[in-house]
Amino acid sequence: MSDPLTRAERRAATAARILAAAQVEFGLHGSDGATVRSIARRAGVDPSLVLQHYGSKQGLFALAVRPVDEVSRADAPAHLSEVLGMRLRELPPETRALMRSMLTSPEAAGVMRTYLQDRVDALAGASDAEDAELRATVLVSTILGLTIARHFVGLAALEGLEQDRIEAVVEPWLASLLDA
Amino acid sequence: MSDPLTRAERRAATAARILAAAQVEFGLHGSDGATVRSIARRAGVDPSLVLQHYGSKQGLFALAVRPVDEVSRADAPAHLSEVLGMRLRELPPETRALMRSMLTSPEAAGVMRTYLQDRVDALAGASDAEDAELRATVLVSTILGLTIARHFVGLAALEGLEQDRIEAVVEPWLASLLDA
DNA sequence: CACTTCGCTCAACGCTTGTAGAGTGAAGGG
DNA sequence: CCCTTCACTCTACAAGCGTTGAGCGAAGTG
Repeated sequence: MSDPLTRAERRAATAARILAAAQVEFGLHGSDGATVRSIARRAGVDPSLVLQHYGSKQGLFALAVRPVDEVSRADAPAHLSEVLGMRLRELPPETRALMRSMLTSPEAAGVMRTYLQDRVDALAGASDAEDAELRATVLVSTILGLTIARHFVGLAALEGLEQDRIEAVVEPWLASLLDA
Repeated sequence: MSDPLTRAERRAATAARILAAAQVEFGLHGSDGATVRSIARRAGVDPSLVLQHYGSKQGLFALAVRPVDEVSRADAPAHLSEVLGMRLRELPPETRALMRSMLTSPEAAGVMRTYLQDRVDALAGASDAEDAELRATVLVSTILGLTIARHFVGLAALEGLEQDRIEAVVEPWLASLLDA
C-alpha cells in the first residue's frame, strides 16, 4: 500500500506539514501573534527545524500567505459570483492567514494590495465605461468587506449557513454596479 | 494668558497626552506592535508612568479604541452619506486604532462587532422589509470594506482626493440596496 | 558490517517585552 | 519656612521571542 518513503520524501513531507501548521497559526493569530514555537508545536516538531526549512519566520510567512494563482477567466464578471460564494464559505488557510495579517503586517498588506488590484484590473478591463476602474474597485472592496464581516468580525446576519439567501441579495446588487 | 495649572490639572494633561500617543501608536502598529515604550516615547514620558495612569497596556488599549458615541439619528439612511464621507476622509485616531487591531485582537474585534451591529440595527429598524437586517448588514460591511481598501490596503482608485467622484458612484448604489 | 550522510532535537544566546517598586524633587498647605 | 504630598523617573526582573550551533541516531551506501 504505502511505499517506504525515501529520506528526501520524508523531509519534504515534514516541510509541508510545517507550512500547513504555519498557515493555521498565522490564520489564527496573525504574523506577530503566531510564534515559531507555536507553529512547531502544531507541526509536532522542534522549533529550530522550522527555521532549518524556511530560513526565517519572515520567509515562512511570505510562503504561507502567497495566494494560489487562480486561472484568470475571460468572462471576469461571471467569475464574480463564484468568488463571492467562496468568500462566504470557509476560507482556505492561506487566504485566512493573509487576511488576518493584512492590517498589521506591511508585507501582508502589500500582497493583498497586489492581489486585489489584479482583480480590479481584470474586472475593469472587461468594461469600457468611464468609471470602470472605480466601479471595479468598489466591487472588490465590497467583497473584501463582506469577507471580513463574515469571518473575522462575525456580524449576525452573515453567520450561519444562509449563504443562498445572502447571495440572492448581494449578487444582483453587485451586478447592478457594473451595468450602470 | 495661561493660568498656572494646578497639580491635578497637569496630571490630567499628561494622562490625555499619553492616551493620544497611545491612539496614534495603536493606529500605526496595532495592539501588539505598539509597545508601552513606544507610546511613552511619543508622549515624552517614562514608560512606567503610562502604567501608573492606565494600570496595564490592555486597559489603555481598551480606552484608546473606545468609539466616541455619535448622536443616533432618527433618519438613519440620511445619516449614511455622512458616515460614508467621513470614512473616505482621514480617520479619527480612535477609529484608526480600532480598525488596525480588529483582525488580530479579540478585544478589538468585539468592540467592532458591537459597534457595527448597532449600526445595522439602527438601519434595519428604519425599514420594515423582509430582508431588512441582511441588507443593512451588507451595506455596513460595504462601508467597512471601502474604508479598509482606502486607508489600509491602498487601492489606487480610492487614493487621492477624488472623494466626490467616489461618493457620486457609491451613494446611489448604496441607496438602491435599501430601496429594493 | 563499517562508514558516511543528514533529518532532527537539545541547549543556549541576546534581545525586547510588560510590569513592579524604590527613589527624587518640586508643588502646596500649615 | 518646614514638611507632607505626589507626579514622575530610574532600575530591575521574569518571561517569551527569533535564531544559532553542536550533537544524536537512524537511514542510506559500499
